[in-house]
Amino acid sequence: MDITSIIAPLNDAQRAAVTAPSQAMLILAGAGSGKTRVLVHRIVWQIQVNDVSPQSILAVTFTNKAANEMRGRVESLLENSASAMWIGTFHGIAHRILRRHAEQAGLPKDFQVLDSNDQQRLIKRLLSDLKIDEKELPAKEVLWFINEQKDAGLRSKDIIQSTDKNTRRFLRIYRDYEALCERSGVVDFAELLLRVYELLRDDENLRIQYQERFSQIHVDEFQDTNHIQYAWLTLLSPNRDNLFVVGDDDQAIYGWRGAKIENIYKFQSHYPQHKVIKLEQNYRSTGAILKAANEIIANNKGRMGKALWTEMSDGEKIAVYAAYDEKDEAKYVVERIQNWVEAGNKRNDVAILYRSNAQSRQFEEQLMLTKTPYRVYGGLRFFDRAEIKNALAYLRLLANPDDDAAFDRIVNTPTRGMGAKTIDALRQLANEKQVSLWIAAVSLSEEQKLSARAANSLSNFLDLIMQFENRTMDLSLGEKVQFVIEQSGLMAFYSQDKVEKSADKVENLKELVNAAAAFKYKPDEEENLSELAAFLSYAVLESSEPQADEFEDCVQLMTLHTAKGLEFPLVFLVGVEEGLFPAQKSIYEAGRLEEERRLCYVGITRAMQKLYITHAEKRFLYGRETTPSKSRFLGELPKELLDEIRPKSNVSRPVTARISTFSATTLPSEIKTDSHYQIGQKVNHATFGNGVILNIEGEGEKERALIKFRGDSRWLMTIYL
DNA sequence: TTGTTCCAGCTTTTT
DNA sequence: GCTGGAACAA
Repeated sequence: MDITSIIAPLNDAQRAAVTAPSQAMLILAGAGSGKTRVLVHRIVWQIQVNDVSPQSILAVTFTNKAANEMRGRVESLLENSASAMWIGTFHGIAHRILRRHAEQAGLPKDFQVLDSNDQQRLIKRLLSDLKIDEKELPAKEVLWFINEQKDAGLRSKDIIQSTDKNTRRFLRIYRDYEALCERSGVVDFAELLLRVYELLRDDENLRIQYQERFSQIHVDEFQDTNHIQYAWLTLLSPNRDNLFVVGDDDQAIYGWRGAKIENIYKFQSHYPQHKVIKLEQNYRSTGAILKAANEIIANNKGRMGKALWTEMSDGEKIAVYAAYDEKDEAKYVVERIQNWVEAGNKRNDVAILYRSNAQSRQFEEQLMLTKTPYRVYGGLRFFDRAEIKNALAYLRLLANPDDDAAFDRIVNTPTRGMGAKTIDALRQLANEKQVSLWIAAVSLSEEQKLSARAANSLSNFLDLIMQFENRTMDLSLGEKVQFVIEQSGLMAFYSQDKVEKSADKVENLKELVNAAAAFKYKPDEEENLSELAAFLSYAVLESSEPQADEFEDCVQLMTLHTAKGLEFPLVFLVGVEEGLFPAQKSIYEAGRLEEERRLCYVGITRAMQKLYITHAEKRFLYGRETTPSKSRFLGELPKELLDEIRPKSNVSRPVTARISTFSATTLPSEIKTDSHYQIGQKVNHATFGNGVILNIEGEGEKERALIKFRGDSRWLMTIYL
């Protein structure tokens, strides 16, 4: 057995992890320390050296992208197919298990998966049925509540009745929601996990079957697991000490989504025989970048403790640019990118990272202006587009007419003369009889209680859906999709000129037909699912970001969250200001502030060669002008690592000192200095008290001054002074 | 029933 | 400043 290819590319710590005997293993892997490599090599080690059968391998990740990458890398190291291994996301694996045992899990054979969008629609429907005003109780909040309960493993019946009116209302909706999903034959994302947990908990035979099957369990991004995922893992590996988990407490940035870093500590007490290995050597970044990252994260309390180091030299300092406003910030960044490209580097190697999606606009404008190709991540994904979701809803109804979420979505899309009134009548009947909308529709159209026009529309709709089944029976999946898109009237609807971006939408629908035609269903020996149902699940669960422009060399724009797991030679961390990053809503709670700091750590550690951090002194936010101060995170970076460019006003310096940093040459040209106010002048404001003028712009009635008051500085019209 | 206009609200996101 | 949802008119 030649094991050199598995072992040779590893450092000591990595090798210790990969070759450790089967036991509970916790690998604390710092950013850029080769975490995926360790997982991949561990799996191959188990197979090639310890003769573990590929069927016994389970590897769970959070995203499809990570799962696909892992599978690909295992296959290339193994030089063999990894199809016998279960490598997938938590949700994907749960889905697979439920498909195999749908009946035991109390689900219909062809159950479908609801995405969060559909989930919210159902909740909206419940709220309106219960005559609850959305202004009082937004659907989003209910959605949150329900998911939170499910993530904690709680059904509505498990929650203790409360006297609090609000809690009771939440509970009531939760209960109705469970019933609605039940009769629609659908499960939401959180339900996938909870169902599998309950299935394995309650069915001993099944539990033992899976415990025996998966002799080696690997978990990626362990710090992001939530309560139910952890519980699920412990069911699969009660005490056999075969869990190999990899994570980094410093990169836990999904607390707001229910992830529990505490699972790392829990793991240690739950598996007393566990072994911890820290991967601290970083292969990604220069010394300066790494030192900055270490300094920042050291401000957090209760860390597991890890210090990244590198053999690389310090490299360039971190450039900090104090922009005049958000436009200046974008200009500065794009200029640096142009220089980078002119020096013969690739745009693909550049990332602009921001805290919130709204910040991308300024950069996009500037990039467009300079004709620099770019790509924004995190937009609407293909299967989330309205036209695609509508087409899929018709297909879902074809697969299962009781799917209320699908029914609700397209019963009047394209409009076919059934307005709110008819649909209300349907809902009412469905609620009374506790049946699906479809069944209610059938009986309503038989009863002939509707107006002639509504009755006619309704029966046409019912005929349409029923026809689908007969007329598509012998068609291939691609043909089926094509047929449904045409016959439903969707294609005609989106082809109209008055529809905005009609050409794109038609194109997308055609693309859906292509996707269906190309879809290959490889049934698992124990699943028997119709091809259509399999395609629909795929669309919800596994559709990853379309990589259409993969081949074009373009600048990458994304949020810090999206950037996790990626690396770029040149990184711009932009909008590093109080209120933006850390986000306003996270400032007042220590836990959330620490999560923001971890996010900052993630951002810094994305950079390989050169990192730019920018902040603006003036920024339009929500259509309003603000004068944010620079982020506290900047202050946490050691000065000697920074190269501060155009440091204009600096909050930490005394006011007199900062005024002296202004000179005629650094003042933006639009600033008029010949007003009767002067920079440095002391003023008194009725509301804000005493202050000092830091900056003046505009003239006459439009003259405004940036004034530093006790606390913060703000722009005010001088005529009001 | 359908199309338009107006107004509040606004981190992060995968499955 | 943009978006989605609700209130309006046709």
